[in-house]
Amino acid sequence: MTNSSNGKVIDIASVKLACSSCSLHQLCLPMGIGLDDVERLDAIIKRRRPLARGSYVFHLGDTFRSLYAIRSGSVKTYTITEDGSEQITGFHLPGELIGLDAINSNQHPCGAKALETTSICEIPFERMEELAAAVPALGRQMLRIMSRELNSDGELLTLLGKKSADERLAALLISLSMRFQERGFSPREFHLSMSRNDIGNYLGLAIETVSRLFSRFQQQGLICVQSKYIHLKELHQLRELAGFSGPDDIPQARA
Amino acid sequence: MTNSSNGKVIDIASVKLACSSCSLHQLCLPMGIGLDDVERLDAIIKRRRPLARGSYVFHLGDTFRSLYAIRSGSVKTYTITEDGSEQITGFHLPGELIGLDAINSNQHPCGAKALETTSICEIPFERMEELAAAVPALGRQMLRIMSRELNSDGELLTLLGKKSADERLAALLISLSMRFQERGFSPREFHLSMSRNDIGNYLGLAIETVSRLFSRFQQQGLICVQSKYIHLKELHQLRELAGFSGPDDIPQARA
DNA sequence: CGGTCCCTTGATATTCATCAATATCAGTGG
DNA sequence: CCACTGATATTGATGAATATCAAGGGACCG
Repeated sequence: MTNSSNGKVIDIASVKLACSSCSLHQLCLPMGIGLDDVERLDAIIKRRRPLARGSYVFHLGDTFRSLYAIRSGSVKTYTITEDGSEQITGFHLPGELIGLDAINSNQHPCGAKALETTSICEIPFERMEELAAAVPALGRQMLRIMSRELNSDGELLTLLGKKSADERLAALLISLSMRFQERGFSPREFHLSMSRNDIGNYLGLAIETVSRLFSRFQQQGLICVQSKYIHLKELHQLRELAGFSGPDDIPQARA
Repeated sequence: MTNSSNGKVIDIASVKLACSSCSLHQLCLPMGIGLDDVERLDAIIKRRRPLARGSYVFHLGDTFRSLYAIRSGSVKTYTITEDGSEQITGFHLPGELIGLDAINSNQHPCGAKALETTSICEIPFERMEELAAAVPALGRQMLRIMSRELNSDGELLTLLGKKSADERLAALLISLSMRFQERGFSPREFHLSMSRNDIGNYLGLAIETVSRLFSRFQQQGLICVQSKYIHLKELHQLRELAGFSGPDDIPQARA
């Protein structure tokens, strides 16, 4: 609400925030919905202040009220196992919708934490359901998004069930790469917002193993890492290692 | 369509087959939907002859047309990795809906194969979507079912990412146990319709490891196995091993 | 400048996969 | 009814991949 004293500035800001002008609308909820309906969707969405790194979008066990779309930044979702340790279930980039797994139980079965400064759109679920009843395309898009999520879960299962440590890391890098590309960023060079610890946790590997793999990949000339920044020098080889034989392989990937 | 010459017999048969009288309707699509609406749902569902063990509900890559609900028997879903090996993504029992992951891409990203003689209901998706537009509760139930599926995927990820071999097998046994119980069968004694190979594949373990674990569990007095039949003698200990500390732990489990 | 956190690297231990041999079972045909 | 075949399961011996333990190095922050 800075600049709230000047109507014009607000307008510009709200245009920038509207779904219809959001660069992510092709990936997000508005996809495939008519313009007027996007406006109706827009009307129920609440924007939030940017979240600082380390703060929570929602906590594990919170009552379910809203879905959240990521506008910028990144988020990890995780559960806590009985023994108290964390299991990361996903890294989420702009345009992705989180909280879908809470619909069933009315309570978030996982928590969501910002990996860096992150801004999100909150979508109150009840109001969205009402709207979906009136706008069938919205309901359809919801189903499609959830279906896509099931797809990527399936891939992740294969990853954890069948693949070796280096294949897993390569798969994560390629998944991030493809997703950055979809969002208009370089697929070869990006910033790893998650810690090595998070990566290991997510991939089912010890942190030391992850570290060693980064070193080895670098030695082999596949990548170039400098703490959080990474450059994928041999995208093709990594892709092969990861088991993504070609771009036509699998429509969606998630990490 | 046997007995099609006699109206009365058909009536009895159709009553037995109708959603409204199906013992699974609490678990399946009709849950939470008014009686008249269940009838409308019923009207679009096609029943199929029982499938023989080893035959397919749908193949990997098939064009997506319908969802399938399992009436009796059991089904495994699987994907094929680039190197040609199979990865089982789930074992499915009566009342469960399969094919949801095909909504996004209009093509089945996994195959589904009957583990034993199995009968299913086919639900043409387009007609169901039309109906859902008229019956909001149906759309809501769809979302809930998909959300539940996301939940169980999350648990499975933890299983594969964090747990040791014996914890994994225990978790599978407990998951099956709980699901049999929900369906009115004994939670302590049941038939494993899947092969050891399938179990290992699903749990990310070698078949030999699975075999050894069955032996060890038996030696420890936790279970009693005779080829496909299993008796869980120490449900509580298994539960603990699996990491299901209590019945209030996690609302839904899947294997 | 010192402290803390995160990461890296090396040495050792453990778990589980792999290889190989044998056993069991279901079905088939003699 | 029994021997034969192929598929599936068990068990043992070995090895490889990765976790764990331990120590040191760098980067960021006050």
